[in-house]
Amino acid sequence: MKNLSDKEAWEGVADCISCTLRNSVLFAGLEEGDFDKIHQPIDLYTLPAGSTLYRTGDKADRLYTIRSGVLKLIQYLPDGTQRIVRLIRSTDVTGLEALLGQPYQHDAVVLQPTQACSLPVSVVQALSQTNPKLHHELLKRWQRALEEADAWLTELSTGSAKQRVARLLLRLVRDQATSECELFPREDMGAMLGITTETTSRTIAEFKRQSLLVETEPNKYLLDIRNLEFIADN
Amino acid sequence: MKNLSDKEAWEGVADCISCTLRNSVLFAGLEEGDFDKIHQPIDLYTLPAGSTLYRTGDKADRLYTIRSGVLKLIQYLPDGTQRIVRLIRSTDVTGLEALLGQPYQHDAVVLQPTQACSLPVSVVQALSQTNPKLHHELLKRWQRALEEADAWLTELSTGSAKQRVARLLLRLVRDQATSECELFPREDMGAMLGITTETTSRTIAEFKRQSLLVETEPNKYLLDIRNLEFIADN
DNA sequence: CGTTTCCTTGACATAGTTCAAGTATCGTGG
DNA sequence: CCACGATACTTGAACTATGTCAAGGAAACG
Repeated sequence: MKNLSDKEAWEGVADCISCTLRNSVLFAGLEEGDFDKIHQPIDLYTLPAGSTLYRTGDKADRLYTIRSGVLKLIQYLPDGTQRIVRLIRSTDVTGLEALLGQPYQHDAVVLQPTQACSLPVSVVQALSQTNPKLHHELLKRWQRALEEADAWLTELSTGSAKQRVARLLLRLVRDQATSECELFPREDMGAMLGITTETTSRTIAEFKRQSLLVETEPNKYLLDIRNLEFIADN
Repeated sequence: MKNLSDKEAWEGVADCISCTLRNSVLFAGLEEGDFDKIHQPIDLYTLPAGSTLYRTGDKADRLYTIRSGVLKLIQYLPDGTQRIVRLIRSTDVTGLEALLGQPYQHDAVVLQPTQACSLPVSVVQALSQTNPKLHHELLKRWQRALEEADAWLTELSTGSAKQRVARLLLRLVRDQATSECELFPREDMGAMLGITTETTSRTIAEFKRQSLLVETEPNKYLLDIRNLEFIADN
């Protein structure tokens, strides 16, 4: 009974050895021989926007590496409002808490169509005990998640709405070849920035008017990085 | 050339084996024999409020476990405003990034007089390779920091000023025998909550008037947990 | 083509910021 | 031990950014 709500999304068993992302992914440090030690299949899933990879409190028996797409990690407040605490994108790993036997700490929901590999905890544990590189890679992922969390506090939850939106936009195109990006639903952007849907909408509308955002295709925008940076730091 | 700005705070070499906190601290899982493998001294420091344990960008060659006291981890925005992203308290570990060879990611500044043990990276690395319990403990610490970071986003950077202050106060007495606690400077509380010093002051003043906070000793307050919880969730 | 969902915009209310001044607190040195 | 200066806290008044509520329009979907 997997938690892939919308469709049966199973694509088959992943072939890690010939994975096109192998150099950037969690398993970067593995040797040919290591792959023989994988005794449980690593499944590959394709997930449509809106589907849920896992939920808060679920027993966590797998980690996931993201091949493509974007997920949001959501946490809920007692009153039901939700806050998005992180985005998970290509080459990221999520569900690390599984390694500690803890239940998942977030809802992981797909924002943009996603390909994800599902790694059984036992496999990762076994490999990381014999392979120091993988082990080191895991620590690095943990630290990366932590840096990301800190950055969301300082960059995305501090300052005026304009600053926050600008910083979020800049973040979306960082480490990207082009300054073009697809925007998320306003409600989600609001939940990332700690502002309302309306304020988000107004801010983005204003950015469009000022040509800081130029629509190239439906819902795809080219960013005026220079001027957005000016707003972000101001 | 250590970074302990205010005074020479060195207290001597820690005696881990007879440490009164040994069961709750990072080294909980170590066996007697393991301690023989520690070939560099573990120093014990006593730090007055206001002193700095380490700074952003410093070469990170030690982790620290906190025996008593409170530190703040600070991050700066481009415009110079600072945001406190976490508090470090008794039995917490900070500076984990040292294990990855990264420079420290924050300024760690003492809020309340602190006793800290300084663990050389090489010692922790050596021990964690041979001792799976310590290794597991490290992962748990990383995860704990991450959970803390997420909680700060959802609890302390979301909702009205009143809610945030109430949630911070409740957090300060959680896992404490009494509901009594010492408050931080208003400016710091503001930097934790993403609000101004004035708003913080006003909110706390109001809480006092409503007897949600009752001063027992100078700057020590007893909390009306029940009613603060009501405000926090509302 | 109709229905739903999402986005935008307006008008208004308000919580929070800003600036400024006054008061209390704390540590220091005379 | 008191007086002083520095620092932190409190409070007021005016301003403003953002939230709220409501409605209309656009886009997406079956």
